[in-house]
Parts: sequence; C-alpha cells; structure tokens
Amino acid sequence: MSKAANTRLTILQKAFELIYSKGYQTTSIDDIIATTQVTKGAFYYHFKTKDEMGVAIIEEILRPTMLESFIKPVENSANPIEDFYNMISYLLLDDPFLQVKYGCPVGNLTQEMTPWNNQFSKALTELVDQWKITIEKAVANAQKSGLIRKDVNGEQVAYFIMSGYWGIRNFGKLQDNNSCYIVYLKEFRNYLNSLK
Amino acid sequence: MSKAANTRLTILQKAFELIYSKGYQTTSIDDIIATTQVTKGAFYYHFKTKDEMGVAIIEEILRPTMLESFIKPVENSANPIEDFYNMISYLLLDDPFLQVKYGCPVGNLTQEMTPWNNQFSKALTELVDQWKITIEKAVANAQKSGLIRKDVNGEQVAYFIMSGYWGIRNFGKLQDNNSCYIVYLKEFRNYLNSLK
DNA sequence: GCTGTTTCATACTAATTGGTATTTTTTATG
DNA sequence: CATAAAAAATACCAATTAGTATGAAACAGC
Repeated sequence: MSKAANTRLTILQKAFELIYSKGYQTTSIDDIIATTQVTKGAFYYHFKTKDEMGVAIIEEILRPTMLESFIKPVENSANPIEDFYNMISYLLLDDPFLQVKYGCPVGNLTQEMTPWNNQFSKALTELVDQWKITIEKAVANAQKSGLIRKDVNGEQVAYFIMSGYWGIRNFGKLQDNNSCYIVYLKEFRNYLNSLK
Repeated sequence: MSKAANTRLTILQKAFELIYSKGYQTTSIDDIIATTQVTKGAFYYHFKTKDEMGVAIIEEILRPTMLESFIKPVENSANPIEDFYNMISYLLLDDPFLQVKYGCPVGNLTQEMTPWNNQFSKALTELVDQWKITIEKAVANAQKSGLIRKDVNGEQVAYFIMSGYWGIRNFGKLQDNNSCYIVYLKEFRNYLNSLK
C-alpha cells in the first residue's frame, strides 16, 4: 500500500474508533488529526468534508466488517436456526470489533445522522438491506429443506431478528453490562425454535 | 401556574421537540432561546447548565408520557398478550407524540448520551426499568390466569419486547417510512402467540 | 409606596468548530 | 538529476458554542 493510501486508511480507522465511542457530531476534525498525528492539510487532501469522510467510514470500514460478521455466517447456511443464533450470540458476546458500552456502530450512526444527512442514510440503508436479504434467503432455504415451517414469513423474521439485535444493543449500551445479552439470547433461542 | 413556572415548562417542551428531531448535541442553547423567544438570562436562571435541562426533560417530559403510553396500557392488564400487542401497535402507528422519522426519544438519547454522561444514563435507566418491571408483572399475572405458559420467563420476554420495539423504531427512522412497522407487528403477533 | 427577592434582558467572552489559502515537502517519471 | 504532480504542513478565518457578568423589570409582602 502506498504511503498516501496508508494515511487515508489510518484516518478512517482512527476516526471510526473515535466516532464509535464518542459519536459523530462530538468527534471533531481536530480530535481526529490529534489522535492520528496527521495534519489538517493531509486530512483535507484526502477528504473534501467531514461528511465525506463519514460516508467513507461506512463504506470502507463498516461494510467489510459487516460482510464478515453479519452476512457470511448465514450465507448459504445449511441450518439457519442454529446459524442465526450463533451469529447474534457472537456479535453480542464475542466479536472483538464491538464493545458493549458503545453499542452497534450502524445503529449509532443511524440514530445520529439519519434525520439530517441523506448520504449517511443511503449508505446505511444499503448495509442493512444486504443483511435483511441474506436473512430472508436463509429462511427460504431452510423452508425448502424443511427446517423452518412453510407458513413462516421471511421478511417478518428478518425484521424481527434485526430489530431485536439493534434494540438489545441499546440496552447493553445503557447498562454498560452484557448480562442483558445473556437473558436476551435465551428468549431469542425460544423464538427461533418457534419457527421450526 | 405561575409565569416563571410557565417559561420553564415552555423551555422544556420546545427544547424537547428540537432535541427529538435534531439530537441533543446539535441542539444549541441559541436554538432553544430562538424558538422559545426566551432570553439567555431567563434560560440560565432556570437551568444551571444545558445538561441539567436535558435531565429535566427526561424526568419532566419523557417520564409522564412514558407512564401514559408505556406503563398504563399493560398495568393490571387482564389480557397481556392482547395488551402488549396493542401497546406496541399504538406506539408505532398511532401515538401522536412520536414520529416515524425521529425514532424513539428514549432510544435516541440513550444512543447519544450514554457513553459520556452519567446523569442521563441514570435517568434513562429509571424509565426503562419501570417499563421492564411492568411487563414482567403482566407476564406473571397472565401465567397465574393461564393465559401464558408457566415455563415462560418474564424477564426474557420483557427484554425481547422492549428491544424489538427499540430496534424497529431505528428502522422506521432510517427508512422514514412506517411500512416496516406493519411487517414487524405481524411477526410480533406470532411471537406473542408462541407464549400461550 | 417602599423594599427585597424573584425573574428576565443584554452584552459579552474564551474556546471550539469545520473549512480554506498558501506554502513546503515528498514522490514518481522521464 | 530535473520537473511536475501528488501529498502533507502551517497558519489562518468566520461562525458557533456553552456559559457569565451585570443590570433592569416584575412582583411579593409589609
């Protein structure tokens, strides 16, 4: 990787960490250049505005990790019920990229940016839609193989799973404690079994 | 109500509307005094800091409406399954206090303020805990009267319902469209029936 | 109607914000 | 090594931020 591409990536990564922990609005350019040791000139050479950098974070940092942790685990799944559970369980309890007290990066940005920045909304919607479609496909496959009842509606299940995940992440954040995740996962297991 | 108490309430109400639609950080004191037509002197007479006003909003604006829409509908409920559904349905589709594109005020503040303001977290936790306890009690009652299975865990159900609500509100916000609420409610109905 | 307290108005400040203009350094290519 | 372009460094700016200092009305009880 060229040196220039490297500073660009450093900015994105460090800025993401700051934004994930502090929020987008409260992370200033000065914050970013202070922690990255990159000068303002370099920053604005790589990004026209702060918002352009924000969108780049979604597309170049969040999207790949989302693909790895949210899409791959259930893509072409032979046993979606089990894989849904494992995916959510991993995300809540094990994923080293995510921290209890900071919640879900995608959820955070949605809450903060959606009402007044269309570019953010669009980029976030793409991520979320991809997850939704993956879940729907997995449900359809499981219905073919008889692991999930035929009268189950894939879109409903997708929304239900995703919203539950987003919501409980908010609780973890509020309480700064993952014990609510344990309780949640038990009921999530019950719900998944009800689809059989 | 005295004139002074009235200006105080006006500040809280208008500030809440601004914060609900724009976010806490991006709502400035100048914004608030501009829309309330109250001077800065008056504002700082009633509130020592912006954060003190924020906490007051949670306790004096959010708490009462929460009690009305989140607690009362399921308190002492004779048929919790039905009342759970009606409560969530009302909140998502009918409550005039809430708007699709702005999400859930409590959820918004949690996301935005929790990582770096303890007072907010504490005030929000109180609200949320009250809701949780109410749901748990309703489940216990329904188990006594045979409307919900004895092996169902009230705390798990409470977390599951609340997190689903918070999460789907995030989707509505992202899409600025309540059609996801319709889909969600169908699956929510299925889930509730699985408790019988 | 006098007086003290409550309530509000005005003018200000120091710090921070995102962004720009300009210059300097680094790098690739002939 | 010369040169042009890419990349980064420096110094600045206008606007906005939460909060303050100080004084003026409004209002109470006597």
